[in-house]
Amino acid sequence: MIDALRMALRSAGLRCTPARLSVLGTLDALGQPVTHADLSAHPDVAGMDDITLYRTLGTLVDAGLIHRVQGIDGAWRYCVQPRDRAGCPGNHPHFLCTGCRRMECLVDQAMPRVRVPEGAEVRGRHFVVYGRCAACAAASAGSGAPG
Amino acid sequence: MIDALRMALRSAGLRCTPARLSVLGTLDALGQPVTHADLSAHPDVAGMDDITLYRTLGTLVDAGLIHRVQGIDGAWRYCVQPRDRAGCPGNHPHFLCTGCRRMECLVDQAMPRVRVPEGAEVRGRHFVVYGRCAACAAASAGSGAPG
DNA sequence: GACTATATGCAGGCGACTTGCAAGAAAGTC
DNA sequence: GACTTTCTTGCAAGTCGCCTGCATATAGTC
Repeated sequence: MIDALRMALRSAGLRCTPARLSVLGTLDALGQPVTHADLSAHPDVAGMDDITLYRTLGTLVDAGLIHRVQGIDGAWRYCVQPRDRAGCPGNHPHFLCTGCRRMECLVDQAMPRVRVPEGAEVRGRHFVVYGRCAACAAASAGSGAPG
Repeated sequence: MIDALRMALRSAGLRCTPARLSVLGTLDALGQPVTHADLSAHPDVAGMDDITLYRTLGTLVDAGLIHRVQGIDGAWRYCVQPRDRAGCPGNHPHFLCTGCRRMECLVDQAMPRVRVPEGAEVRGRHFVVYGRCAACAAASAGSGAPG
C-alpha cells in the first residue's frame, strides 16, 4: 500500500516525504473529494502544518496525482486520480450534497460536450451537480428538518 | 432603460435605490458575467462601498434578478438573468477564458443531464468550460507568448 | 411633509490562502 | 556509512475576500 504510494510519487518525480505519503494515502483511503479543512481534521493528517497541507495539495495537483474540484460553496475539494486514467484531470462530473457537503466523483460518466464561442479553445470542463444525497434527502423527508 | 430596471426591481419586491439601479444597469450593459472586482472598478459603480456592492449583489441574486457563477479561479461572477427566462438561475453552461478571465453565458445551450447516485435529489447544475477565447487564442498563436 | 422600514457606509474582524525565510529531511555520490 | 545538494517543512507575517454590527441616510407610504 505504502509502496504503491511511494511509486506513484517517484514516478511523478516527487520525493517521498511523510507529508505527501499521509496526504496521498488519506485521499486514497477516502476515495471522494474532500476539502482542505476535512483533510486537516483527519487523524492521519492531523498535526500537519496547514501551510504544508496547502503546499502538499498543490504539489500533488501539479504532479497530476490528484485533482481538485470546486463546489458551489467555494471550497476546493481534492481527490486522487483514478489509477487507470493517468493524466485525466478530474475529467468527470461531480455531485455535491448541499446537506452534508460531501462530494462524489461520477467517474463512470463522460463529461458532456458543449459548443463554445467561435475560435475559442477548450482546455477543460468543470461540471458540478448539486443537491441532496440519498442520506440527506431521506433525513429531510423523514424529519422535515433539512440541516 | 432606467424605467425597465425600476420595474424589474419593483416586481421583485425590492426598493429602487441608486446602488441597485447602477449595479443592475451595469450588469445589463455588460451582458456577461463579471466579478465583484470588475464591477467595483467599473466607472458606473466606482465609489460605491465594497460592502454595499456585496450586499447589493446578494440581494439581486436572492431576488432572482441576476445569477452568479463560479469560475475555476474561485471568483464569483454575476450576470443579469435572461429576461425571457425569468427564474432560471443561470441554468446554462458558461465559458471562462483563462487568459483574459472573461466569462460568457452559453445561453443557447441546455444544461446536460447527468446520472446522479441512487436516491439523490438534484437541485442545480454548475457547468463551466474553460480555455482561451478567440481573441486570447489568436494573440497567443500570433505572439507565441500566452499571458 | 412626516413616518417607518429598509438600505447604505464605516469600523472592525474572521477565515482562507500566500509569501519569505530558516531549519530539517530525502536522494544521490563517494 | 558519511557527506553534499536540493527539496520540503514549519513558522511568522501579511494579503485578500467576505461578513457582522451599528449608526445614519433614504425609499416608499400615508
